[in-house]
Amino acid sequence: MQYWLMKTEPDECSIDDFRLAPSRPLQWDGVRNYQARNFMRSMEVGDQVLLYHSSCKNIGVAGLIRVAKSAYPDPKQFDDKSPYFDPKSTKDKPRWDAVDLVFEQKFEQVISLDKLKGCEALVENPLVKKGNRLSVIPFSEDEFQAVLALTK
DNA sequence: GCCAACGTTGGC
DNA sequence: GCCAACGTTGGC
Repeated sequence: MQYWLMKTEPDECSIDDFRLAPSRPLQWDGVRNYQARNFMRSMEVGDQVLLYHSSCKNIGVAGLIRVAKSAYPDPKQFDDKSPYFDPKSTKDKPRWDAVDLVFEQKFEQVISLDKLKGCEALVENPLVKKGNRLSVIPFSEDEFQAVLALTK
């Protein structure tokens, strides 16, 4: 079992999109950063994922989702109508991967970035470091549990 | 809307 | 391989 945090702009995909389709996994595509992609490739079914809302009114961790399907080639890289189209990607050698994620839990309140920054267990985590742009971040179990504890 | 920080691209 | 230019991320 591994733990992760994934960022999303809630206008694009929010915890409510997952909550409103409780048993239907959603495809997480469009990741176009190699480090984030490599983390996605190491995800396993059942891994727990903290869902972080960025660039919005209420920034922070909004809920919990779970890996329902491990990495497979992101279909959008082949779709020349998609903003995520990558002309350099081929079916033989796809560059980018997607995973499927499914709803687990929506927190009663978003765990604010201020709270996360104040959390001792997270001081070394890239999430709270200035200038961090990584959209898929591995969490240790301790870090994960520390975030869950902030919901109480 | 601003802008610092970062990753990627491409010329050399 | 270097590095300037550029585009994007993301908090404020």
